[in-house]
Amino acid sequence: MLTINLLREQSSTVIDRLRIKNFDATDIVNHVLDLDRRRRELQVESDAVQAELNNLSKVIGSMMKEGRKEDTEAAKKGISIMKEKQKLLSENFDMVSEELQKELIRLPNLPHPAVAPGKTPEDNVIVRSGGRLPELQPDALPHWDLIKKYDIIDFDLGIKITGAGFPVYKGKGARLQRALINFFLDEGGKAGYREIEPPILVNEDSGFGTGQLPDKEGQMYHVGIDNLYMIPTAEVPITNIYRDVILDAADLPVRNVGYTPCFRREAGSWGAHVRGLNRLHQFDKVEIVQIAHPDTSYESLEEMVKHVESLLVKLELPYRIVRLCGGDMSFTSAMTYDFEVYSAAQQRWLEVSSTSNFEAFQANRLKCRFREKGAKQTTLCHTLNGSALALPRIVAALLENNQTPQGVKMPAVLVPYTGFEMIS
RNA sequence: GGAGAAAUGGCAGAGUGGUCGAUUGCGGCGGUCUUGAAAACCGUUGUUCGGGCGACUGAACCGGGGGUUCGAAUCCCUCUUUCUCCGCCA
Repeated sequence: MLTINLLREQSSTVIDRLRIKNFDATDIVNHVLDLDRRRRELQVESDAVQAELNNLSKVIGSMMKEGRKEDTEAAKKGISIMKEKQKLLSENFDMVSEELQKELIRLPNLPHPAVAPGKTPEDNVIVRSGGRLPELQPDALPHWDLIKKYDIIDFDLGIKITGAGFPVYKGKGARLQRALINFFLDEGGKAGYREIEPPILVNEDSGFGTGQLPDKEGQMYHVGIDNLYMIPTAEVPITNIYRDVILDAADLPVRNVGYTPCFRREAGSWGAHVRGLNRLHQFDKVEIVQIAHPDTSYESLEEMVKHVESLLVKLELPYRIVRLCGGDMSFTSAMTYDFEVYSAAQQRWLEVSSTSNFEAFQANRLKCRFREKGAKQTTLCHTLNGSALALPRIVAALLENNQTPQGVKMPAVLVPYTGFEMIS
């Protein structure tokens, strides 16, 4: 959520910048400013009455000590009208505060000035690409046929056990999953990230902190009996480690990496292009999260982009990095790089990572702050995260791009992890 | 799941209705002393929202929410969490 200060001081900038995201903020901003004024008026009034009440209570206290019973009773009577007034004021204050909060969280994060305007993925900017596009045999198979041929991932079994979108990985398929997870975690560790194994169910506060709640409720599986949500990404529990935390500036940036399964209901998003591993309800992902100083958060973003890119290079996959245009960016992001790998048999680019700087947007919800050495004041941190990486589409690309008449060849870097060179 | 105990500032730990935002110790920060350091001594040390150009000043916060009262860290209700004992269990 944007800070109220930003709106007070630069409301026109906010409106202008949100146009890049194709969001007309005029009405909300005006409403927020109006509510903010009313809220402050009410606070001044309510605080004054409360101060008087506090004072009178003290007076009554000392009168009782002196044994002036009649004066005490008289004072008590006078106080009740004031209490009514105070009750009304503070109720109004609470109402206005709540409405202000509700309006404030409707505003998306401002895109960074470097973000291009645009409406669709067509308008995204390709930053760079790498790797070589493979030349496949004419009879090359898409991954959904390959997994059947080698019997390594079983969708029907998943349907039997759970439902569509919950595949069962078998034999070398399961082994490949474990290999990728370990490889990604190890690489994260080498890059200075602390490994985290977080809970995969989170409470409402956590869902709010990273921005899934209240709006994207329908995208998460909800365990109603305990009011917990299954995480759609490790970003949620790992970033929430820093909810209500004040860090030392010297400790920034904080780097964490974690593997979790991820659960997404994907309500209404089924259709073309979601065959096989392209879209699932449950999938595995390794996520990197940084909490950064505002002055250096874009250096952190660059560092994360380089890290994700290095993974794709090591896996020998053809990839491209795109910077999302305003219209394609998420509600919470200030700048996002998507990573796509080329899936040769499908002849499509598949998104395998989304790496973003949220600046202070999440931190404001999380109340994640830092303090400069010796300073009294606290400042909101910047939060960032990125997939490093999401497994299913990596697996799809590995299978399709590396297929040979003898089987699917594993990239060299994975062999120590898989224990085999070929799926055949 | 059953029975009991508890939750206080960075940590430890007082405080059972009235100048308590909270004694004290440790830690942190600043200073005196010292060639330097340690020790000792002195001072300082939470968060949030407001008002004021400023000096300064108001309100809220003792796990969360509600209640009683002129007044609540302190009493009542409720939720959550932790600990001990019993049961169950990977």
